[in-house]
Amino acid sequence: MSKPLQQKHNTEQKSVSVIQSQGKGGGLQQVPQLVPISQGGGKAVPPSKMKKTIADKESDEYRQRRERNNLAVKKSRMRSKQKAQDTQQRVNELKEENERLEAKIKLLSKELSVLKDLFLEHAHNLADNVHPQSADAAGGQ
Amino acid sequence: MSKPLQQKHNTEQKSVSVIQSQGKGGGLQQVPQLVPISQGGGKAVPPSKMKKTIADKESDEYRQRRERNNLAVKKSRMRSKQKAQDTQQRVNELKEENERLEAKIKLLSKELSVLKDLFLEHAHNLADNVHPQSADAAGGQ
DNA sequence: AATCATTGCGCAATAG
DNA sequence: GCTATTGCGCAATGAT
Repeated sequence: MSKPLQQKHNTEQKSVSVIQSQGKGGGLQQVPQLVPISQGGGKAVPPSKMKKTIADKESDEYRQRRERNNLAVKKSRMRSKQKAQDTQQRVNELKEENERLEAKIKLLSKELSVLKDLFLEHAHNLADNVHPQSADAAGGQ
Repeated sequence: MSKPLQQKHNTEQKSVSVIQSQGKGGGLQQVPQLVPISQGGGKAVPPSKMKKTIADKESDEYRQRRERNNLAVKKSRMRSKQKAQDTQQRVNELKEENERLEAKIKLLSKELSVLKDLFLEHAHNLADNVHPQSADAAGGQ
Protein backbone atom coordinates (compact mmCIF):
# COMPACT_ATOMS: atom_id res chain seq x y z
CA MET A 1 0.00 0.00 0.00
CA SER A 2 2.87 2.30 0.62
CA LYS A 3 4.51 3.69 -2.37
CA PRO A 4 7.23 6.24 -2.03
CA LEU A 5 7.40 7.50 -5.49
CA GLN A 6 7.56 6.02 -8.80
CA GLN A 7 8.78 7.77 -11.76
CA LYS A 8 7.69 6.25 -14.96
CA HIS A 9 9.95 4.17 -16.93
CA ASN A 10 12.67 6.45 -17.93
CA THR A 11 15.44 4.12 -18.45
CA GLU A 12 16.48 4.80 -21.92
CA GLN A 13 13.47 4.04 -23.78
CA LYS A 14 12.81 4.87 -27.22
CA SER A 15 10.10 2.40 -26.69
CA VAL A 16 8.10 2.56 -29.78
CA SER A 17 4.88 1.06 -28.69
CA VAL A 18 3.10 -0.12 -31.68
CA ILE A 19 -0.42 -0.95 -31.04
CA GLN A 20 -2.58 -2.07 -33.78
CA SER A 21 -6.19 -2.07 -33.03
CA GLN A 22 -7.59 -3.98 -35.79
CA GLY A 23 -10.90 -5.12 -34.73
CA LYS A 24 -12.15 -7.71 -37.04
CA GLY A 25 -13.89 -5.76 -39.65
CA GLY A 26 -11.57 -5.58 -42.58
CA GLY A 27 -9.47 -8.52 -41.84
CA LEU A 28 -6.17 -6.87 -42.15
CA GLN A 29 -3.60 -8.56 -40.11
CA GLN A 30 -1.26 -5.89 -39.06
CA VAL A 31 1.90 -7.04 -37.54
CA PRO A 32 3.94 -4.54 -35.63
CA GLN A 33 6.13 -2.79 -38.05
CA LEU A 34 9.03 -0.60 -37.33
CA VAL A 35 10.89 1.80 -39.48
CA PRO A 36 14.30 2.73 -38.25
CA ILE A 37 14.97 6.33 -38.94
CA SER A 38 18.33 7.32 -40.12
CA GLN A 39 19.85 9.43 -37.45
CA GLY A 40 21.39 12.73 -38.01
CA GLY A 41 24.29 11.54 -35.94
CA GLY A 42 25.21 9.15 -38.64
CA LYS A 43 25.28 5.89 -36.75
CA ALA A 44 22.67 3.96 -38.63
CA VAL A 45 20.89 1.45 -36.57
CA PRO A 46 21.88 -2.03 -37.55
CA PRO A 47 18.72 -3.52 -38.87
CA SER A 48 19.65 -6.88 -37.55
CA LYS A 49 19.99 -5.55 -34.06
CA MET A 50 16.74 -3.74 -34.41
CA LYS A 51 15.07 -6.80 -35.63
CA LYS A 52 16.35 -8.71 -32.71
CA THR A 53 14.90 -6.25 -30.26
CA ILE A 54 11.62 -6.28 -32.00
CA ALA A 55 11.59 -10.01 -32.10
CA ASP A 56 12.17 -9.96 -28.39
CA LYS A 57 9.15 -7.90 -27.90
CA GLU A 58 6.98 -9.33 -30.48
CA SER A 59 7.01 -12.93 -29.77
CA ASP A 60 8.73 -15.61 -27.88
CA GLU A 61 7.99 -15.38 -24.23
CA TYR A 62 7.47 -11.66 -24.28
CA ARG A 63 3.99 -11.99 -25.59
CA GLN A 64 3.38 -14.76 -23.17
CA ARG A 65 4.60 -12.79 -20.24
CA ARG A 66 2.51 -9.86 -21.26
CA GLU A 67 -0.54 -11.98 -21.42
CA ARG A 68 0.14 -13.51 -18.06
CA ASN A 69 0.70 -10.12 -16.57
CA ASN A 70 -2.46 -8.82 -18.10
CA LEU A 71 -4.33 -11.62 -16.45
CA ALA A 72 -2.64 -10.96 -13.17
CA VAL A 73 -3.51 -7.33 -13.47
CA LYS A 74 -7.11 -8.05 -14.17
CA LYS A 75 -7.25 -10.42 -11.26
CA SER A 76 -5.62 -7.97 -8.95
CA ARG A 77 -7.94 -5.19 -9.96
CA MET A 78 -10.95 -7.38 -9.56
CA ARG A 79 -9.87 -8.22 -6.08
CA SER A 80 -9.22 -4.63 -5.31
CA LYS A 81 -12.67 -3.65 -6.44
CA GLN A 82 -14.23 -6.50 -4.56
CA LYS A 83 -12.42 -5.45 -1.45
CA ALA A 84 -13.58 -1.89 -1.76
CA GLN A 85 -17.09 -3.13 -2.19
CA ASP A 86 -16.81 -5.36 0.82
CA THR A 87 -15.51 -2.50 2.85
CA GLN A 88 -18.45 -0.39 1.86
CA GLN A 89 -20.73 -3.25 2.80
CA ARG A 90 -18.99 -3.49 6.12
CA VAL A 91 -19.68 0.16 6.74
CA ASN A 92 -23.34 -0.39 6.15
CA GLU A 93 -23.45 -3.37 8.43
CA LEU A 94 -21.61 -1.57 11.14
CA LYS A 95 -23.92 1.36 10.84
CA GLU A 96 -26.91 -0.89 11.30
CA GLU A 97 -25.34 -2.67 14.21
CA ASN A 98 -24.61 0.69 15.66
CA GLU A 99 -28.17 1.81 15.51
CA ARG A 100 -29.26 -1.43 17.03
CA LEU A 101 -26.90 -0.94 19.90
CA GLU A 102 -27.95 2.63 20.43
CA ALA A 103 -31.55 1.57 20.57
CA LYS A 104 -30.70 -1.03 23.11
CA ILE A 105 -28.88 1.49 25.19
CA LYS A 106 -31.82 3.77 25.09
CA LEU A 107 -34.07 0.98 26.26
CA LEU A 108 -31.80 -0.07 29.04
CA SER A 109 -31.40 3.48 30.16
CA LYS A 110 -35.11 3.91 30.32
CA GLU A 111 -35.55 0.75 32.29
CA LEU A 112 -32.87 1.79 34.66
CA SER A 113 -34.38 5.15 35.10
CA VAL A 114 -37.73 3.65 35.95
CA LEU A 115 -36.26 1.28 38.43
CA LYS A 116 -34.31 4.02 40.05
CA ASP A 117 -37.39 6.12 40.41
CA LEU A 118 -39.23 3.25 41.98
CA PHE A 119 -36.38 2.81 44.32
CA LEU A 120 -36.42 6.39 45.37
CA GLU A 121 -40.12 6.27 45.93
CA HIS A 122 -39.80 3.28 48.09
CA ALA A 123 -36.98 4.76 49.95
CA HIS A 124 -39.14 7.71 50.74
CA ASN A 125 -41.99 5.53 51.82
CA LEU A 126 -39.71 3.63 54.07
CA ALA A 127 -38.29 6.80 55.41
CA ASP A 128 -41.78 8.01 56.14
CA ASN A 129 -42.56 4.90 57.99
CA VAL A 130 -39.42 4.68 59.92
CA HIS A 131 -38.97 8.32 60.66
CA PRO A 132 -42.38 9.92 60.81
CA GLN A 133 -40.98 13.29 61.59
CA SER A 134 -43.01 15.08 59.07
CA ALA A 135 -46.27 16.31 60.55
CA ASP A 136 -48.75 15.53 57.90
CA ALA A 137 -46.99 12.50 56.65
CA ALA A 138 -47.34 10.84 60.01
CA GLY A 139 -50.92 11.92 60.39
CA GLY A 140 -52.26 8.91 58.62
CA GLN A 141 -51.02 6.63 61.34
CA MET B 1 -7.86 -17.19 -21.60
CA SER B 2 -6.52 -15.54 -24.64
CA LYS B 3 -8.19 -12.68 -26.26
CA PRO B 4 -7.93 -13.18 -29.91
CA LEU B 5 -11.05 -11.13 -30.11
CA GLN B 6 -9.64 -7.97 -28.96
CA GLN B 7 -12.08 -5.59 -30.48
CA LYS B 8 -10.86 -2.73 -28.46
CA HIS B 9 -11.52 0.50 -30.14
CA ASN B 10 -12.76 -0.13 -33.54
CA THR B 11 -13.53 3.13 -35.04
CA GLU B 12 -12.67 2.48 -38.57
CA GLN B 13 -9.04 2.90 -38.86
CA LYS B 14 -6.21 0.52 -38.64
CA SER B 15 -4.79 3.01 -36.29
CA VAL B 16 -1.20 2.27 -35.82
CA SER B 17 -0.47 4.16 -32.69
CA VAL B 18 3.10 4.98 -32.52
CA ILE B 19 4.19 6.44 -29.32
CA GLN B 20 7.72 7.35 -28.80
CA SER B 21 8.66 8.49 -25.42
CA GLN B 22 12.13 9.54 -26.06
CA GLY B 23 13.50 11.02 -22.95
CA LYS B 24 17.00 11.66 -24.00
CA GLY B 25 18.21 8.27 -24.93
CA GLY B 26 21.29 7.95 -26.93
CA GLY B 27 20.44 6.00 -29.99
CA LEU B 28 17.71 6.35 -32.43
CA GLN B 29 15.61 9.34 -32.64
CA GLN B 30 12.38 7.98 -33.79
CA VAL B 31 9.85 10.46 -34.91
CA PRO B 32 6.39 9.13 -35.20
CA GLN B 33 6.42 7.29 -38.38
CA LEU B 34 3.79 5.29 -39.98
CA VAL B 35 4.06 2.61 -42.44
CA PRO B 36 0.91 1.96 -44.23
CA ILE B 37 0.62 -1.70 -44.69
CA SER B 38 -0.55 -2.86 -47.97
CA GLN B 39 -3.98 -4.14 -47.36
CA GLY B 40 -4.97 -7.55 -48.40
CA GLY B 41 -8.30 -6.22 -49.39
CA GLY B 42 -6.76 -4.32 -52.20
CA LYS B 43 -7.92 -0.86 -51.35
CA ALA B 44 -4.64 0.88 -50.92
CA VAL B 45 -4.71 3.53 -48.30
CA PRO B 46 -4.31 6.96 -49.78
CA PRO B 47 -1.14 8.27 -48.24
CA SER B 48 -2.49 11.73 -48.13
CA LYS B 49 -5.53 10.65 -46.21
CA MET B 50 -3.37 8.62 -43.92
CA LYS B 51 -1.12 11.54 -43.29
CA LYS B 52 -4.06 13.64 -42.40
CA THR B 53 -5.21 11.18 -39.81
CA ILE B 54 -1.81 10.96 -38.34
CA ALA B 55 -1.51 14.67 -38.19
CA ASP B 56 -4.78 14.74 -36.37
CA LYS B 57 -3.47 12.43 -33.79
CA GLU B 58 -0.05 13.70 -33.48
CA SER B 59 -0.54 17.28 -32.74
CA ASP B 60 -3.01 20.08 -32.80
CA GLU B 61 -5.66 19.60 -30.21
CA TYR B 62 -5.31 15.87 -30.07
CA ARG B 63 -2.25 16.09 -27.94
CA GLN B 64 -3.93 18.71 -25.87
CA ARG B 65 -7.02 16.67 -25.32
CA ARG B 66 -4.95 13.70 -24.38
CA GLU B 67 -3.10 15.71 -21.83
CA ARG B 68 -6.26 17.08 -20.35
CA ASN B 69 -7.75 13.65 -20.19
CA ASN B 70 -4.67 12.30 -18.55
CA LEU B 71 -5.03 14.92 -15.89
CA ALA B 72 -8.67 14.10 -15.46
CA VAL B 73 -7.80 10.46 -15.13
CA LYS B 74 -5.20 11.12 -12.53
CA LYS B 75 -7.60 13.28 -10.61
CA SER B 76 -10.36 10.75 -10.80
CA ARG B 77 -8.13 7.97 -9.62
CA MET B 78 -6.85 10.04 -6.78
CA ARG B 79 -10.36 10.69 -5.66
CA SER B 80 -11.25 7.09 -5.99
CA LYS B 81 -8.35 6.08 -3.83
CA GLN B 82 -9.11 8.74 -1.32
CA LYS B 83 -12.66 7.57 -1.09
CA ALA B 84 -11.63 3.99 -0.55
CA GLN B 85 -9.32 5.14 2.17
CA ASP B 86 -12.01 7.18 3.78
CA THR B 87 -14.33 4.24 3.72
CA GLN B 88 -11.76 2.11 5.42
CA GLN B 89 -11.30 4.82 7.99
CA ARG B 90 -15.02 4.89 8.52
CA VAL B 91 -15.00 1.19 9.19
CA ASN B 92 -12.43 1.65 11.87
CA GLU B 93 -14.32 4.45 13.48
CA LEU B 94 -17.53 2.52 13.43
CA LYS B 95 -15.83 -0.46 14.94
CA GLU B 96 -14.56 1.64 17.78
CA GLU B 97 -17.90 3.25 18.31
CA ASN B 98 -19.37 -0.18 18.33
CA GLU B 99 -17.12 -1.41 21.05
CA ARG B 100 -17.86 1.66 23.05
CA LEU B 101 -21.55 1.03 22.75
CA GLU B 102 -21.23 -2.60 23.65
CA ALA B 103 -19.28 -1.69 26.73
CA LYS B 104 -21.96 0.74 27.70
CA ILE B 105 -24.60 -1.88 27.23
CA LYS B 106 -22.70 -4.23 29.40
CA LEU B 107 -22.48 -1.63 32.10
CA LEU B 108 -26.10 -0.71 31.95
CA SER B 109 -27.10 -4.34 32.01
CA LYS B 110 -25.06 -4.89 35.08
CA GLU B 111 -26.57 -1.91 36.83
CA LEU B 112 -29.99 -3.06 35.94
CA SER B 113 -29.33 -6.48 37.19
CA VAL B 114 -28.16 -5.14 40.51
CA LEU B 115 -31.15 -2.90 40.90
CA LYS B 116 -33.48 -5.69 40.06
CA ASP B 117 -31.93 -7.92 42.62
CA LEU B 118 -32.28 -5.21 45.22
CA PHE B 119 -35.85 -4.87 44.23
CA LEU B 120 -36.53 -8.51 44.61
CA GLU B 121 -34.91 -8.53 47.96
CA HIS B 122 -37.01 -5.63 49.08
CA ALA B 123 -40.09 -7.17 47.68
CA HIS B 124 -39.44 -10.17 49.82
CA ASN B 125 -38.91 -8.09 52.84
CA LEU B 126 -42.09 -6.23 52.22
CA ALA B 127 -43.94 -9.42 51.60
CA ASP B 128 -42.75 -10.65 54.95
CA ASN B 129 -44.05 -7.52 56.61
CA VAL B 130 -47.26 -7.11 54.79
CA HIS B 131 -48.40 -10.65 54.74
CA PRO B 132 -47.59 -12.06 58.07
CA GLN B 133 -49.28 -15.34 57.41
CA SER B 134 -46.73 -17.14 59.39
CA ALA B 135 -47.83 -17.48 63.00
CA ASP B 136 -44.90 -15.99 64.82
CA ALA B 137 -44.15 -13.47 62.14
CA ALA B 138 -47.43 -11.71 62.81
CA GLY B 139 -46.87 -11.51 66.53
CA GLY B 140 -44.72 -8.41 66.26
CA GLN B 141 -47.52 -6.23 64.89
C1' DA C 1 15.89 -16.85 -12.14
C1' DA C 2 11.12 -17.15 -12.57
C1' DT C 3 6.57 -15.93 -11.59
C1' DC C 4 2.71 -13.69 -9.81
C1' DA C 5 0.95 -9.30 -7.54
C1' DT C 6 0.57 -4.35 -7.27
C1' DT C 7 0.72 0.10 -8.95
C1' DG C 8 1.30 4.42 -11.86
C1' DC C 9 0.38 5.72 -16.33
C1' DG C 10 -1.44 6.68 -20.93
C1' DC C 11 -5.09 5.59 -24.41
C1' DA C 12 -9.71 5.24 -25.96
C1' DA C 13 -14.59 4.59 -25.21
C1' DT C 14 -18.24 6.32 -22.95
C1' DA C 15 -21.02 8.51 -19.50
C1' DG C 16 -22.60 12.84 -17.67
C1' DG D 1 -17.29 20.34 -26.50
C1' DC D 2 -15.47 19.28 -21.91
C1' DT D 3 -14.55 16.71 -17.82
C1' DA D 4 -15.26 12.21 -15.21
C1' DT D 5 -15.18 7.37 -15.16
C1' DT D 6 -13.85 2.98 -16.61
C1' DG D 7 -11.58 -1.02 -18.91
C1' DC D 8 -7.33 -2.22 -20.78
C1' DG D 9 -2.57 -3.02 -21.78
C1' DC D 10 2.34 -1.79 -20.64
C1' DA D 11 6.26 -1.51 -17.71
C1' DA D 12 8.45 -1.00 -13.22
C1' DT D 13 8.60 -2.81 -8.92
C1' DG D 14 7.41 -5.69 -4.94
C1' DA D 15 7.03 -10.05 -3.04
C1' DT D 16 7.68 -14.93 -3.31
